[in-house]
Amino acid sequence: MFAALGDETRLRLVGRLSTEGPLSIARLSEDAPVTRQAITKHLEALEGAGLVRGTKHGRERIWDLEPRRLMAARHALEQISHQWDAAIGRLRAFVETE
Amino acid sequence: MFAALGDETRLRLVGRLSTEGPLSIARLSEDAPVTRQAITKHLEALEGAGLVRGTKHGRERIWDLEPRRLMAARHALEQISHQWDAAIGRLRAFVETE
DNA sequence: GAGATATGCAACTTTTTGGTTGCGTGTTTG
DNA sequence: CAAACACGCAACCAAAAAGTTGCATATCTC
Repeated sequence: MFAALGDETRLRLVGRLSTEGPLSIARLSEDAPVTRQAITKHLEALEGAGLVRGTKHGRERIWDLEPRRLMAARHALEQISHQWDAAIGRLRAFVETE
Repeated sequence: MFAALGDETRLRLVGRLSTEGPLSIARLSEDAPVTRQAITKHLEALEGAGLVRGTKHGRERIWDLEPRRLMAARHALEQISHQWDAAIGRLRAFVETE
């Protein structure tokens, strides 16, 4: 999942989908600095990570976020946050003893 | 940051540092499937993302998590979670109307 | 039905990335 | 002091990733 979101183009795509809702490839490609094909590939990468889903609708393919996986991802992020909290606590204690 | 954590080796490194505390390159390389040099590169990549910091201590270089950035990262993750929450709400509503 | 749209498929090029190897240097330690 | 240890630097390699181009196909729309 981190790898999927690690590319700036892909992160932007997820961002747009989360704020603007379902969008077609053409729409998502419009103001992108890369080709439509590149966008398609990125969307498929995101789909591979389960973060996004595309459904054919007439002649266009509409992409949207995948709620289930997104929830799971959220959960994972929270877990990591907790793990980090512990580490941050340790670091703070360490700094104070210096 | 996502890119930094997007590599499995790097994610493992962060995981070890968060649970085992400060470690030298040699330690971190011991049970890794790759060379010490590869580990060094990954640590420097993580350092570039600000997630980790290495300080020389005698003949060895000890690496540890960077609390400030880690907090910032936590914050960013929470922001994204919130953004996703809104999207998930929208998606749920959409499903219900079908 | 013809032209415009929206997309898919496939081959190919170019960067980037992850990884290695060889060697040199500063520190410990016996 | 000599050997062992921990590491840095630099060149190099291979595979994966990002991106493009050209063309084909399915759908709309007038």
